[in-house]
Amino acid sequence: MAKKKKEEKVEMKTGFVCPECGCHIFLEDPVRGERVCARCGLVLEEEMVDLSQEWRAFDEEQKMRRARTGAPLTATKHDKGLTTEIGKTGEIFKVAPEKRAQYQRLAKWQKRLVESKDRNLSFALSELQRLVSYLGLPRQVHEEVARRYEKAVDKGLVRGRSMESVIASLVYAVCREMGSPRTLEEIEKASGVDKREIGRTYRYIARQLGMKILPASAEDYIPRFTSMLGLSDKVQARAIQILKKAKKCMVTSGKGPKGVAAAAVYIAAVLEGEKKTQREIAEVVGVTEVTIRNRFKELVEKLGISDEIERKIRELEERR
DNA sequence: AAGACGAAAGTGGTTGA
DNA sequence: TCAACAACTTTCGTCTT
Repeated sequence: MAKKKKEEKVEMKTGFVCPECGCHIFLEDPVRGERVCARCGLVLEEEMVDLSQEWRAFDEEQKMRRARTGAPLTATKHDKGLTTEIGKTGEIFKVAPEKRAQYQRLAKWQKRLVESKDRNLSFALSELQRLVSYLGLPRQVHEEVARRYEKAVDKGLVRGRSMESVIASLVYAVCREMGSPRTLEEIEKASGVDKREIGRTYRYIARQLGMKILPASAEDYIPRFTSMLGLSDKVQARAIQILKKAKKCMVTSGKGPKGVAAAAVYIAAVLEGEKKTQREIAEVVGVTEVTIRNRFKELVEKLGISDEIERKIRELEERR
């Protein structure tokens, strides 16, 4: 019984001072909606609104089910997840008869305004949805692409270009900015848009939207390439370490980042005793073996690790 | 036979006049 | 608009294991 009392009346220290007795400790009674001085019983506030939930939940699932607030606003739905419509059937009879004509005009106009832009947008966003799930992209990327696509539409940049290519190039751009770039080939495969088209659109859109167009860095490709090849974290760390050194020696400038990344992975795999063939790496990275060889040679030369490499290769052959 | 190597010719894109 | 150019690809022959 005493326990129940305590649950009902919560002792609160507030900034208030009781005008009757000078005490500053109050009891809150959520059932009656009162705030009461703990010493003299003066009622300080009546008819307080209880802002807490009136329901209880015992686990996460219940909490989700009982919460009545909706999904957060999102740019990935063409109307940000909210749909407002004038003139749903039935509504019209709540309007005074003399205003009905005006009401219907309003409904018609809203429909036209919203639909012309949004029809385009909702098509584009479902294409984006497809790409995102195909490529397994994080939510952040999804949101950001959606935001920028809307910007592009507002600026009239989509006119004369297919929205698939615009979406694809925005995905390309945002992935790169977020530090986990996809190759043009991957996006080509996922979207069905020619990679040259994606590249061209990318450059155009980037310039028009004032996005900075810094070249993709080889390091950012490493984690994905190593995991696609089933290589360990050690190889990944080693490859990144190699690239950091390489950057200082200016070996990488002007070269395609994919080729440099591929060579670094190759070297790292050899040094960590998890050697892959050049062909295997070329396959997943999307460059030829020749390019890997060229970058490989340059890296080994400039970093002065040819001895180390040769020793390791001989070691690996002996083990067989 | 498989993998690494490299020479030679071809391709697509950038740059500068 | 055109030619020069660098990076990259394709193709192919050679060498090693």
